Formats: sequence, C-alpha cells, structure tokens
Amino acid sequence: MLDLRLVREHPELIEQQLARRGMALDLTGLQLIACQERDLQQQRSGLQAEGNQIGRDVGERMRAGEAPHSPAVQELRDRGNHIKRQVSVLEEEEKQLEARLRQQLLAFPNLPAAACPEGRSEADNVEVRRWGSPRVEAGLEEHWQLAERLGLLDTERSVRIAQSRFVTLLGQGARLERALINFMLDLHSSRGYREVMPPILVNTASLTGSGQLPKFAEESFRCADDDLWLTPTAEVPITSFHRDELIPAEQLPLRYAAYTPCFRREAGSYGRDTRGLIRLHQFNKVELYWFCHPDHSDAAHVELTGHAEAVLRALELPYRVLDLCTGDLGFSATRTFDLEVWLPGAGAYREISSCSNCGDFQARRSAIRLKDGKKTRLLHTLNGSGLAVGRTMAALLETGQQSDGSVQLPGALVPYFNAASLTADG
RNA sequence: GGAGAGGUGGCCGAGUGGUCGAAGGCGCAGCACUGGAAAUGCUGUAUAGGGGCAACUCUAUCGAGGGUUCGAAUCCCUCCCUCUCCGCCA
Repeated sequence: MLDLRLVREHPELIEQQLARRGMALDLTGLQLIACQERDLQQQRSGLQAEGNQIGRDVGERMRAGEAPHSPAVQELRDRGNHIKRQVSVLEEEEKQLEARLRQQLLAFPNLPAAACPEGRSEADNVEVRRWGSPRVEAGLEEHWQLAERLGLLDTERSVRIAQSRFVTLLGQGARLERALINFMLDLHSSRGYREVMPPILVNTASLTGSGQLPKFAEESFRCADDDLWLTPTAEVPITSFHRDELIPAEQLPLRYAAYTPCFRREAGSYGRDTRGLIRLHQFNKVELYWFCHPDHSDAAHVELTGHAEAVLRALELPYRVLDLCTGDLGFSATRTFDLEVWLPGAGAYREISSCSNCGDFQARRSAIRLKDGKKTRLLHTLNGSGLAVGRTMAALLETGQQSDGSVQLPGALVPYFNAASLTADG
C-alpha cells in the first residue's frame, strides 16, 4: 500500500513512478479525498476536545456538590449532546472517505525502485548473469515425456481425484520431490534461515496484507463458508506471521524458510503449459523470506537471490538471472530478480524463482514496524522461491537424461534420494 | 459441537460510571552510588493520526463493532479469540 501522506503531499511522485510501470494515472481526485479526510479529522477532533472539556466540567461541578439537574449542568449537558450529534455526522463522512481511500490505495501496486530497469514487458527484462553451460542437443525429451516414461506421475487419475492441472507423484517421482524439499530446507537452514511450516489456509486479512487481495481474488482458491483461502505462496502466511507487530531493530533481520504446497487458480492461462509440472493448480515450493531494516533491504535482496541461486548451483542446473523491468514487476515488488533454469528438452529458460524486495509495501498493509531506539518505522520485506520444487524436478529430469533412458542426478542429491539415478524399473 | 471462565500497555497485573492512557510490579534506557559490577535510589519508558521549526499539543485506542450517558476499561447488545471440562477426532 502507498503512503497516504505521499498521496496528500506529493501525488505527482506516485504518478511518475507508476508511469514507469506503464500506468497512466491522475491522482488529483484521490489527493482531494485524502485532504478532505484530513480536514474532517481535524474538525472532528476539535469538537471532541470541546466535548471532553464539557464532560470534565460536569464531573467537577457534581463533585463540588452541584445538583445533577441544576440549570448550569443542564446547559452543559445540552451542549454535550449537540456536540455529540455533530461529531457523529462528521464521523460518518470521515468513515466513508476513509473506506474510499483505502479501497483505492489497496489497488495501487508498489512503486518500482530507482534501480529497476525501464521497460514495458518481459521482453525488456535485463539479463544480469548466467551460470553453467546449458545442455544443447537435438532429440532430448521434455520433462513430462521423461516423467511419464519413468512412471513418476499420473495425470489422468489426478483428474479423477481433482481436475486437470493437478498431478499425482508416484514412486521415484514422489521420493524425488520429498528429497528436493529436504535438500532445499537443509541448505537454507545451514545459512541461518529459520524453518517454518505455517498454516496454508489463510484468511482475507492475510491475503490483503501481502498484496494478493483485493485485486487478484480470482487467482486464489477460496473456502467460501469460512473466510479462508488456500495460500498461493508461503509469502502470505509468513508476512502475516508478524502482522501488527513492532519488532526491535536488533532482532532484524528475521529470516524464514518455509516449505508449503501452493495453490493457484491460473485463471486466464488455459492452453499454456498443460503438460507436466510447470503450471499446476497445486505445487510445492520452498520459500525464503526476510523481514529487514529498510536501510539494508537492497543488500538483503542480493543476498537472498544468492541463496536461491545456491540451490541451482548445488544441483548443477544452469540458469540465468533477470532484472525485471518496471513493466514486468509484480504487484507488491519494488525490484525483482527472476531466476530462469535451463530446460534442455524444451530448449528454453523457464522461471524457477522470483526474488523480490517489497520495500515497505507489505509492511504498511500488514502493519509490521521496527523499533529503533525511540523511533518506529515500517520495515522491509523480501521473498524469493528457493525453489519451486516441481520445476526443479522438471529441470533435473531434462538435464540429467541419458541415452539409455535413465536420468542421472547431481551428487548433492544422492544422500537425500539414496540413489544416483532414476531408472525405468526403479 | 455442549457447558463454564476470561480477553487491560513489551510482559505480569490492579481497576464496576467522572480528574484513567490507565496503580503496582517485571523488563528496558538514562543518571547517582562503585575501582568496576551487583544491590539500591532517582528519572524516563505504548501505538496510530492531526497541528507545530521545536518544546509541545489535540484526537483515538483497555479483543472488534455498535449502543446508553454531559462523561465508559467499567453498564447493555453483537461478533471474534483464548483457556478449562465434556463430546468427537489424525
């Protein structure tokens, strides 16, 4: 959420920054509402101050022994009543303005960071670096072909259980998924992340706090009877873990690593990536999350991205890093580095992690502040996949495929999977 | 799901209509004492929003929302949550 003060005092700054995202906005209307709201508040609190004084006066007279219905007291009462009516009128107006303001503010995305490259779409994202040598050969299988042949998953029966875009992992496939989750969590724990396993049904306030609501309601599955939603990412429960908290500066940064299933409706993506593990309604993800001091969030962002990269390196999966341009930035992010893993079968880089600095955007929505001496200020939140587990499996399958039909696994995974390869009779 | 109890500041805990943003304690910070520390003493220590260069000041907040009243932490209504017992259950 954007700072209301900024809306009042420098709406042109917001217009400029959101223009970088490709949004043409005129905030004069909103600014007007914001100022009206402030003026109403001033009027109202002035009246309330007067009312409070009357209350004190009456109390004093009564204590002095004056009769409760003496003319003087009665007059004070009348004035008190009059003020009360005025206040309630102002309050009603104020509430309406506040609701309108909030509704509009919640719909604005975060402002891009100064360093964020300019651009209109993903075509303008800037490649920052590459790691590893991508395997480029003709005749390689795609991961869903490999997975089907090796019996790692069952798509058809999953439709019977749920619907399309769900998958059931089986045998080696299920074990590999489990091995990957453990491998990733161990790696992050060893770097100081605190492991968390949060609720994956979350309430509306949580989804609003991290930015998925109100704008992206159609992206999440909802349990209508309970004000609960299935989490689209662990970012949601982790943000809310500290919602409405005031955290001593010396405790920062707080760093969490969470494995959770994630649920997305993928509305509007019909026909895309319908086979295999790339785009599912339910998928597993290990998420990295930082709550940090605003002065350190840029450095933290680089560090967090490095931690996600470390997983790819340990698994010997070539990848590239993109600095997302202003036009491709997610709603809550002020800057994002995407990691794209090389899929030799598909012959393309595919997103496997998105590492974002959200600045104070989620912290303001979720009221998460830090206390630095006497000062309180909003802290910064960062998140990144470390990594999307299904996509990691896809990359491992395509990268490790052998001419004999088996799949060779990287050495780092052997202790977790208890075998060095996947085979047709495994 | 049924019955009962309860939700007060960073924490514990007092407070059943007026001067209560709230006693007391703990914690924390500063000062004094000390060679240094402990102990002790003194002082300070909530959040949000508004106004002011600032000192400061106004408003709101005692789970949430509404009501009664000149005045509500305190009375009334609704909701949420927590705890205990019973039931059910991985």
